[in-house]
Amino acid sequence: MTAEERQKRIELFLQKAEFASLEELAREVNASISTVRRDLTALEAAGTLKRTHGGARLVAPASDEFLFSARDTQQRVEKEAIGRACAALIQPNQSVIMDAGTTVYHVARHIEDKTPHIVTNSLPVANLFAGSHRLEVVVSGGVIYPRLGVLVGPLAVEAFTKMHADVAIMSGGGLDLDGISNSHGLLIDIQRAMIKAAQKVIFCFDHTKFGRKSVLPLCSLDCVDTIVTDSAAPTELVEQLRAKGIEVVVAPLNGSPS
Amino acid sequence: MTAEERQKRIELFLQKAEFASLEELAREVNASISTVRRDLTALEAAGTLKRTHGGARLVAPASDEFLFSARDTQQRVEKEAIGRACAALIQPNQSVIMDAGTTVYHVARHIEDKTPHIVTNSLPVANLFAGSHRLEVVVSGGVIYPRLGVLVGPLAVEAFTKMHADVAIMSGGGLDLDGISNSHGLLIDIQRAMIKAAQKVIFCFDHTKFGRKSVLPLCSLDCVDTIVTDSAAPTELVEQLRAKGIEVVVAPLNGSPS
DNA sequence: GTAGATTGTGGAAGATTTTGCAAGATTTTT
DNA sequence: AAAAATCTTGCAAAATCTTCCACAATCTAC
Repeated sequence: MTAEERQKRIELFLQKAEFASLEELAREVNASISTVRRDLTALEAAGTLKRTHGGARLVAPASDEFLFSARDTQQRVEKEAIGRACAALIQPNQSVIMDAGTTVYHVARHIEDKTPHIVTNSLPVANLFAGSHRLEVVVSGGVIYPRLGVLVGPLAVEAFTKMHADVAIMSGGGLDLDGISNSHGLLIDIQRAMIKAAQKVIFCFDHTKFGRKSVLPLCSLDCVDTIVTDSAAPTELVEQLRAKGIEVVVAPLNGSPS
Repeated sequence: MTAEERQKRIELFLQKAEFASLEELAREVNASISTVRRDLTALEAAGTLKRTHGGARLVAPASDEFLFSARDTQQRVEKEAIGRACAALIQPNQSVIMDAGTTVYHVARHIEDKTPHIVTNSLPVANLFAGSHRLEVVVSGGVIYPRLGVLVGPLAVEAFTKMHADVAIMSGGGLDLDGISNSHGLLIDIQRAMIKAAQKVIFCFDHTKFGRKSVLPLCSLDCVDTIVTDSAAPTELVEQLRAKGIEVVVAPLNGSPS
């Protein structure tokens, strides 16, 4: 085995494992610890990975597995179901605004076949489509809000203010009869601009958001056309929402896994 | 079997295998190790493949700077060195515009310690900083250009037109005495806006870009304040650039890893 | 057709690179 | 602060590369 081949295999292995000890790597590529050590030094100089005491870890995590999306296990099954159900609401060739947030991210994963026009201020969503030729994805400008990967600030607000879309797919921190609320002041301005820019507004909420009030009010229920949630949502509140003329879609949990 | 036929088979075999040892290849084409060695030397000169100790590997598809992949192998060590040297040119608290392109991406990886303000239209660069609390990263808006992860179009141009920054870190497809050229019309508008927006313009070029002309002219050398390259750059051209008053930084290959 | 020149092939000797190991230095843990 | 683990450095063995040479095949000229 050539040195380069070995280093390629180390890279590959690390991409799956995120972190690996010297011993593991040595076993994986069938070479001595010393050789692996040298390979790691070379790869670090090349910038592929970062050495640590006892092993090495990848420097750039696979970009489509963004911070929250990968580690977020909270209600993942539910959010996945919501994602599928919400994506099914989109008509072909509609232009879609996509909010930031984990639930909306799951919608994005199912939407690729449906529509060619997407506008978003979420880096994870943008990354998801970065490799695709089939869609046109517009990213609003803005300042990166750390950890969430959302673009915020005047540039983002302005981008959505000047825009029009058929549908906006949104998420929020809480939902009750008074309306929808969210926790980040920076996000609220942008979300309001999104809602104004879109003809139809769809909100995605997993059942834990029902009956909750987050820090800041975002909008009243009049702004909302459709709400997508999972089957654990309280029926009472669902009925009350329907009585207000809002279409509520309850996603079944047994969709085929992607 | 003729020499040509043999080399064709070596190519074919490598296309399937990615890597191959001398011994494997000798067996595959039914010739001695010596002969395969000679064939590999010839094929390397022709640019088809790259020799390594103990074998050979396929050379990556030609479109180097414009097919973005964080793990690209082309001149990775050189680019990493350039990245370190270029990052060293940034003063604390300067605002920096960062272009798209693999070379600039390597700069980004070393710039974090400087705590500057960063503006970019490159999704990979944005991702790199998305988890960091220490810097403020502004992303220009725009349409995602697939595979590259660059934001292009009027939204991007506009964002940079309205902006000002201390430094712009740029890259391009080719560099000679006539100026700098690049291969993508969509990028050029944005790059020009970047150059206009910045007080100081730094271009990063690995040595393969020297003396080359890409499809479209981007700007003359008057626009450029500093060029950062690796130690394999042709000295003659480097001297000519210096004679024109451009600061040329040659990055040493053995910088201390971060 | 044959002698001589040219090119391609296989192999061997010496130079270079890579590999694996061990001793001493450094870092992390207890 | 001692102990364990890990890292760096230097070195010898192995593998690989380069260079050179002899031989075979092909080509050229007469």
